Amino acid sequence: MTEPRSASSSSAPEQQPAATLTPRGQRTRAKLVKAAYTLFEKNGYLDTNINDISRRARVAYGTFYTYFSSKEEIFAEVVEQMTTDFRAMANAVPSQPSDTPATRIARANLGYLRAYQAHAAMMAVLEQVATFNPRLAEIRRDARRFWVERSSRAIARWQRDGLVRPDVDPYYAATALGSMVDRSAYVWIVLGEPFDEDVAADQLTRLYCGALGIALDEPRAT
Amino acid sequence: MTEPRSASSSSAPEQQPAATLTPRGQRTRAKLVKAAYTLFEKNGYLDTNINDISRRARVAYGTFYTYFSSKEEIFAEVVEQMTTDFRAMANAVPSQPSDTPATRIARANLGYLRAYQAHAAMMAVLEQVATFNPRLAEIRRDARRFWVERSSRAIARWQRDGLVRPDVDPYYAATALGSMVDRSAYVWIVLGEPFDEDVAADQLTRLYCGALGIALDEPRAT
Amino acid sequence: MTEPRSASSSSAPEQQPAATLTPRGQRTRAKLVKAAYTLFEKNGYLDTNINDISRRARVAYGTFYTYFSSKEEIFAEVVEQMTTDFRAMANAVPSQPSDTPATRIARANLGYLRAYQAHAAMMAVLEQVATFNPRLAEIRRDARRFWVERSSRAIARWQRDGLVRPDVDPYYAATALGSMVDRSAYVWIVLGEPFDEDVAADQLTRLYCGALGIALDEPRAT
Amino acid sequence: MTEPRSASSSSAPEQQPAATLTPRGQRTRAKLVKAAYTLFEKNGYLDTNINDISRRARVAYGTFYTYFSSKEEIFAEVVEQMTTDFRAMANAVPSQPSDTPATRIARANLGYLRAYQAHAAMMAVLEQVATFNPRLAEIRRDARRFWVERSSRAIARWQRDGLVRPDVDPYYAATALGSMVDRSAYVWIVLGEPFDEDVAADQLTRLYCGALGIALDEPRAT
DNA sequence: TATGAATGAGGCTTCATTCAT
DNA sequence: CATGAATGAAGCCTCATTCAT
Repeated sequence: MTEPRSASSSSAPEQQPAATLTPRGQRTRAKLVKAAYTLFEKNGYLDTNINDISRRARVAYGTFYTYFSSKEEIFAEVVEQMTTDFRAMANAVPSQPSDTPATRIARANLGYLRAYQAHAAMMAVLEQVATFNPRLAEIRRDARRFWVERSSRAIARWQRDGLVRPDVDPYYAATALGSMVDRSAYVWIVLGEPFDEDVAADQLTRLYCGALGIALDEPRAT
Repeated sequence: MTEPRSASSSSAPEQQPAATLTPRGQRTRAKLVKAAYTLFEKNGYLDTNINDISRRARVAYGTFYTYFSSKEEIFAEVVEQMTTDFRAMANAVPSQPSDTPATRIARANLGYLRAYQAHAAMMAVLEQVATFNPRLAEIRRDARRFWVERSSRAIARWQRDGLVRPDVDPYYAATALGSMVDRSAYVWIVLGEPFDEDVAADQLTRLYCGALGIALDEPRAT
Repeated sequence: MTEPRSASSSSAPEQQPAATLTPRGQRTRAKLVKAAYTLFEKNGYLDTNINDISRRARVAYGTFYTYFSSKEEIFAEVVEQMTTDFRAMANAVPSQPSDTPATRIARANLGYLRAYQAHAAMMAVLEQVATFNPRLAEIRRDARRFWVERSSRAIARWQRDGLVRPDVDPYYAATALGSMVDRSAYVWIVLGEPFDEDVAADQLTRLYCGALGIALDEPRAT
Repeated sequence: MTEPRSASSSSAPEQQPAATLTPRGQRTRAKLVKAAYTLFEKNGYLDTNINDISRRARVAYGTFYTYFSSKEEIFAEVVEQMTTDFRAMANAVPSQPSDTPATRIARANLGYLRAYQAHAAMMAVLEQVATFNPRLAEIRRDARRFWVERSSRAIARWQRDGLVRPDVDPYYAATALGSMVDRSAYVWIVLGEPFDEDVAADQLTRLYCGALGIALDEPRAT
């Protein structure tokens, strides 16, 4: 029976916390996530439907709902994976204590650009979804804050050390420069404006350092 | 996504080009655009439907299609109005030949921020639509290019005049710094991150100038 | 597009108040109501779906939603018609000032039984729906109260006139005797327990009168 | 209505007749029945699903089908328990050979009202289910007949003894008066119309006796 | 026995667009 | 020009029941 949805009680299909799943269940769940990832990347959020996802995962329609209660939910999971991946990739090269700010900035920018290229399709979709889904907008907001706060702290530290000019405010600078790097990546990679990765990374770094009054690294002289 | 039957219908009555309309027709058309503007701002593109628009414009459902062939079309028109408005507002204060680059940049940034605040809701909607509608993505792309090209030319000019350091590339710089300003505005105004307009404009200008190696204006001394 | 249902605004399809409809609209609406009536009677509420209704009315699926916002809504309308009809039929024979209480009771009981027979199928469906739909339960409750209040007033009046024994409480008596008649009708007509209309009406009247201490009419002696 | 694949499946494992079960099996079965009872009471038949039941019984989903072949089946069991309980409670006070009819009727009515109050929720659900499930409608019908036949016999006996007026037909009277008591209880208790148990029982008894022409018991005078 | 994953038919509702007056 | 009725594809989610371990 479909009708009366009034009472409802605790009917939620008990979305499996992924831990209590049998191996078979884990496999199915993973298949769904993978299928969803691919489809979201290819068609975006709106043009991907549960039907597509289950079919690509080769499970029955209803099986989807054994693991996720909605498209939003599986999307959140997919994005979480992507975000984790993204960060790992962006931070792939660890910094040394001896690194100058310019070196760190250069590395961070290049890392961000590369991570963006590897996750471009999904980043575009996240951007899409964030415009009409509050919950998923939060995910993006939190990701943004993560970067802003990190930069903000670094800038403040460098400023105390006299490496950044005193007239910039760390919070505003971190927001603005983070926006610069992030949005440039979007423009180049997602929107497809022409660019060369190395040049772009180099230019971003020059602008970033110039903006903060940070000295560029001497080109490793002869 | 639904909105299916669009792709080139059989016999579109070739919507009125707005010029060949009787005065009465023009009024009706204008009512529709106004209603659409309000609703798109309030509810976004996806949650605004033709029904709402005609109702708010107090015309019959079918009348909508006398003037526009699709939701996309009226949205394009609304965005065009908004864009025109936006530019006028952003460029409200004309520059003097004697203005320094820093003055021009400061004025441009403040103008942009103010225009953004005045058009925040629609900018957010445009951002939303551009993520899934190629045609409307073009509109946004063109708008972006408009600003980038203008900045690009200015930077190149300043660079030739020795006012901008030689190691930045005008195109990359214009893209990146344009992204910085535009995205910061989005983050602060649309996403609602805390900011103060004057501080933000000032900081953006310092970063912008610093990035290009442009000297800030001396605070009008004595 | 289907997705984002968040904002919603005033999207309701503006359920036509039936007055503002064009003749064509009125015809379509009426066809839907008629189809719904037939199907509800035949299959009950749960087993009737919008698809069936539109098909039987020979209109497109979506047309249903031009006139009604849900199955519940059209059911409410159908029930309202039925209720009006039911009352008219039950009260078909008007009472004369000279009628004795027993005459009135007899007439009311017979009227009720006959109306019940004519509307049996729908009464059964209303009974069904009232068990799980609060809004429609209200309709039934109000109908019940209508009868109870009417009887209650009559009993009180007769009691003041010394025609009803003093130890019964009009409200309890009206509720209980109303339940007796209504439920007996249900048992006989809907559940199909064997009965003869005239005998049943006669017996109900004897019990009703006896319960209240009302003298039966003398069989019109020779 | 959904619940489709029911109609005689291919190889039902012929559910355990409850007697041939191991003690462990009996415990599991009992847990399921108890859980089902609670949930049916709280949410009604339609809004209770197998998932809820198994979860509340703390057994696996599939385990449900080890003991019951369908939701209908477990409901039937639950109702049976309820009915047994109901009768026991309604007949709690045994009658003495010396009791007058009025005493018996009064006791029966009070017993019925009390039993109804104790089982109100489930009675309401049974009422619901009986409207769309023929098999469960039978259960209710049988229960009704049980009371009707008993009353019918009593009335006939009293009539033979000259204690009930001759013009009432025992079958019609039993049906009608049974309906009166049963439906009044439903109206007061399930639908929540205002009533006082003692007054209600007293009034029902007066009406019942009056209807049959049975003398009320003298208030135990001096 | 017990478990819990898998199935898939069903039903509701939305809404851009077309069409007859 | 205006009107508003008609269309029907699309998509989401539920849940009783079956099946493989």
